[in-house]
Amino acid sequence: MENSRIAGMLDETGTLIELSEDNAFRARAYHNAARVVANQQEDIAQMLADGTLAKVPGLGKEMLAHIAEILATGRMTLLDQLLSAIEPGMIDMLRIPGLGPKRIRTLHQQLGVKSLEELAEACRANRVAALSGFGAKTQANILKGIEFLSQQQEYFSYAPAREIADVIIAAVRAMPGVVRAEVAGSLRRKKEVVHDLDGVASVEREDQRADVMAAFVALPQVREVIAHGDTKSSVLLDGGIAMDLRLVTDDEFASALHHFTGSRDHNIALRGMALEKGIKINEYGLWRGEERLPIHTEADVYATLGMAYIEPELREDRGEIQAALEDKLPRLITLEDMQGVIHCHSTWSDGHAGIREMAQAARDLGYHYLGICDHSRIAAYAHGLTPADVRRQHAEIDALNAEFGPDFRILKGTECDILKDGSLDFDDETLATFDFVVASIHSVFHLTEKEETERLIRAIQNPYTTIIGHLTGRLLLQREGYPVDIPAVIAAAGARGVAIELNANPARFDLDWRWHRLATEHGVHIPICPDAHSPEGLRDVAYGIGIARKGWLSPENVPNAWPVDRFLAWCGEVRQRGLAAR
DNA sequence: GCCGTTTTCGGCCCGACTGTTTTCAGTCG
Repeated sequence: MENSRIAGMLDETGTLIELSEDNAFRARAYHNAARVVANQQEDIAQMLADGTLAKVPGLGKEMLAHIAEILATGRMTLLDQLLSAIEPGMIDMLRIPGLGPKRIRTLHQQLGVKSLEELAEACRANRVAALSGFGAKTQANILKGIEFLSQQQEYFSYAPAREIADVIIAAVRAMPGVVRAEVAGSLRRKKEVVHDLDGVASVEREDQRADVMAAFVALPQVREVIAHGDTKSSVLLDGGIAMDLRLVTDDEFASALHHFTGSRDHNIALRGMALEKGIKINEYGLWRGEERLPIHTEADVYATLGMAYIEPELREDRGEIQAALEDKLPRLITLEDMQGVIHCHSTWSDGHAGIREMAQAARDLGYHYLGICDHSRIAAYAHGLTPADVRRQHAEIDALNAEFGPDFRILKGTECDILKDGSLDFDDETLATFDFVVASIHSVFHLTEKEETERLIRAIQNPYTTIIGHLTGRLLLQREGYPVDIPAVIAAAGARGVAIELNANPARFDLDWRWHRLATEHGVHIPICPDAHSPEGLRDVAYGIGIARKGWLSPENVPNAWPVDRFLAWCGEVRQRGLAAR
């Protein structure tokens, strides 16, 4: 993807500027431009050509020149110059907690250290503590930080992070003097992976803060205390994830929760907008001059600024502020909207439960239909079904449906492999027996982006394809997906009427939420699918809802948020459209 | 480097904590 490549180069330039000079604002301009480019849904080359790029805030004359150069030559002169001037080891040093650009520059200039190894050596030789502005403690912390880096995981997946955070917040809520306590930060915004945990709590009176903070840093899950103050403490928890807790009085709670929920970019944009209205925002409240405006909930924050309430999931500075000002935010989907759970496996292929057990579990969770989608023949590792197996499975489903009665329906689906050439793993005769077909790639990940994209588009053209499964095949924090030109696939899916699933497994969250709005603009529906292999797996839908909300999805965008009759009618329409185009 | 109802200069979100210093710089979120 050209946009993300350009964004990456601008971002790297910003980091190198931090390390090479003292103008933090210039560095920030590059980081900001990188984010702006990454957020563009259209092709940057096209936007540059038709002049729309020049109108995007954050991209000035210099940035446009850099982008034009990258598009023309694939390189960026300024970045190349910086790369040849800066030691790559200095970039590694930025990851050491407590070390920033200024100190890294000092270390490099005064001691000539060029790598983490040389820096550790300098610390052991006591040469760092001798520098002005450094001391024994800083030197020890740098050594500890280097040690920490070798074991520390940079990001954590959403589900386990959520579990730990909920336990800690419940413990804080139970402490004497605490009025309210909530998870904040990227976890509250339902980011697919999180770097650390944030919590905000309130007490009735300021003099209660010290005791609460002392209790927080003494929690049994705390492995190490990094900072300990009355209003802010940072700890490292068992499992290696860091957590910050902010403590305020209860009249400051809503503002603090809003502030520490972020995102940083959302807050900056919101503050800028507020200043135009003569209102100052900080983590303790909203102010008009000396007057403190009454804020009790987060809703009051947005109402005071004259805009619609923005849900935490949307606070990424991706157009939500403008939409809230115009009252054009979508009605975000909730778990309660979900009518059916589709793309589920059974013991017919690689699931751990039979169809009956899966259906009972789905019904117990309040769903009205279950879409069984076992693997197709070529997926031997997963005991893929042959056409003869499919006929027997359908007979079982018919019998179970007779048993379950009219209030719950098991649908006949398949997760059919997309073969290397883009054809599907079942013949048309077999495909025609399913209510709907999820087509997914499970093998041959090494093709070029062009080849994988053509492969997916050919699968989309198959008249029996209803939904494309886990579009990129990525496994978060484990493996990159195969290369795909996502806008091209979205355009093809939109033209054909085929849906692209949001795989709700926390390891996948694929289609990535950053593409949801482009997809819905092309008329592409996005069913939320747990890809469940057991009754417990059905609960992943809740995680998928968080991601879908980040993607601005409403129930109208999500076919399995519709009643079963409408869902099946839609499946039929998708197939008819494909057959008519053949 | 970007931006402009304070418009081509001068600001850019801003407050907490640590460690070093003795009033503050650097880092972080």
